[in-house]
Amino acid sequence: MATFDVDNVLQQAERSCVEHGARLTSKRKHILEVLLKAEAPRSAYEIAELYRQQTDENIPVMSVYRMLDFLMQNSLVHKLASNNKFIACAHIACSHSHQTPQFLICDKCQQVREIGVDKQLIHALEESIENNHFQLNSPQLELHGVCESCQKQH
Amino acid sequence: MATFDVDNVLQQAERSCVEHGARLTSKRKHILEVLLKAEAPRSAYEIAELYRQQTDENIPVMSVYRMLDFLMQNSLVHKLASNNKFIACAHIACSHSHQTPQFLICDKCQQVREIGVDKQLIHALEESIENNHFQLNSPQLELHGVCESCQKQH
DNA sequence: GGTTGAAATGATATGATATATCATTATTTA
DNA sequence: TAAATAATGATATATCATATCATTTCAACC
Ligand SMILES: [Zn+2]
Ligand SMILES: [Zn+2]
Ligand SMILES: [Zn+2]
Ligand SMILES: [Zn+2]
Repeated sequence: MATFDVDNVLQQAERSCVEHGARLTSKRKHILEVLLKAEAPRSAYEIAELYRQQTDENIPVMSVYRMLDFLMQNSLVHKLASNNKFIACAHIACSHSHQTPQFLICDKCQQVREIGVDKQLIHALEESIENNHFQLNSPQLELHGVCESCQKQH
Repeated sequence: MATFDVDNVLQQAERSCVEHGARLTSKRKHILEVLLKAEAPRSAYEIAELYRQQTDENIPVMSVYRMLDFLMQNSLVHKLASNNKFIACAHIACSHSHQTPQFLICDKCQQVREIGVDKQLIHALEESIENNHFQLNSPQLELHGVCESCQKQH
């Protein structure tokens, strides 16, 4: 499914955590792995279930939420507000620092594409914000629509 | 609180519904009124409670959800995905047709400003979308930050 | 190596948001 | 008025999220 090497991304995540003095414990890593292997965003409860399936070990949902919080704080996971689901960051293995993310969410197949926000867009956003005397706070854009492959289906 | 005349907006909502052959029943109208009078977005449960207070009449939350659905279909109410709350459209009394909305949400006082998306921004968005072969689906932008008045407070 | 304090995780309860389904009432249409 | 349709009520339950206290793990220190 994934167009990237899960193990490589996990190693990169580990490196990035070490750099920041954050502890990527084995359970947290497994949670991230579940999301990396998932083909679409998952809810905390779905993640708990996938965790059980993939490790034969039970995990309380409460713990999943806490681990997701950790992963989000370290920009390894994002939460999609529009459907209350979580997704692994698509740029863990990229060298550049994490930009403000933009998610293209397919309403047919639920797949999500995370792209960096286009410069022109950032500029337009800032301008629009400025006109309203509003102080922006790390935006995250979620755009719903239909992905390329779903468009092709009849 | 409101910087507009609630009754006038309600009349306009009624006109707009008549035009579209939609039935703005008295209960639906009351729900809209609750939101017009609210100083911030409200959850369906909060709306049910405000409805009770303002009309001395009980209303099942299930009904509130249905009425909110109706109001959203008619662009009289929007749902903010980032906090699962509902807000009256700020442009009910405007003559022009409803644009894709952009919400500036203050994380301090919770007040929301709905503005029409700036043209440059729409253009940048479309471009970004096009580059990704994605077919956009009536977008709605939710931007979090701090409003002007909260910025002034120390 | 044992002690101790902090961080992580588990266990349990509960709150908050949302939907499914069937019954009843109101409104429109013929 | 009768029949069809739309709106609302009632009830149950699913889904998402947080609060709180107990236990375990781990690093730091002596
Ligand atoms: Zn990311
Ligand atoms: Zn798709
Ligand atoms: Zn609006
Ligand atoms: Zn404010």
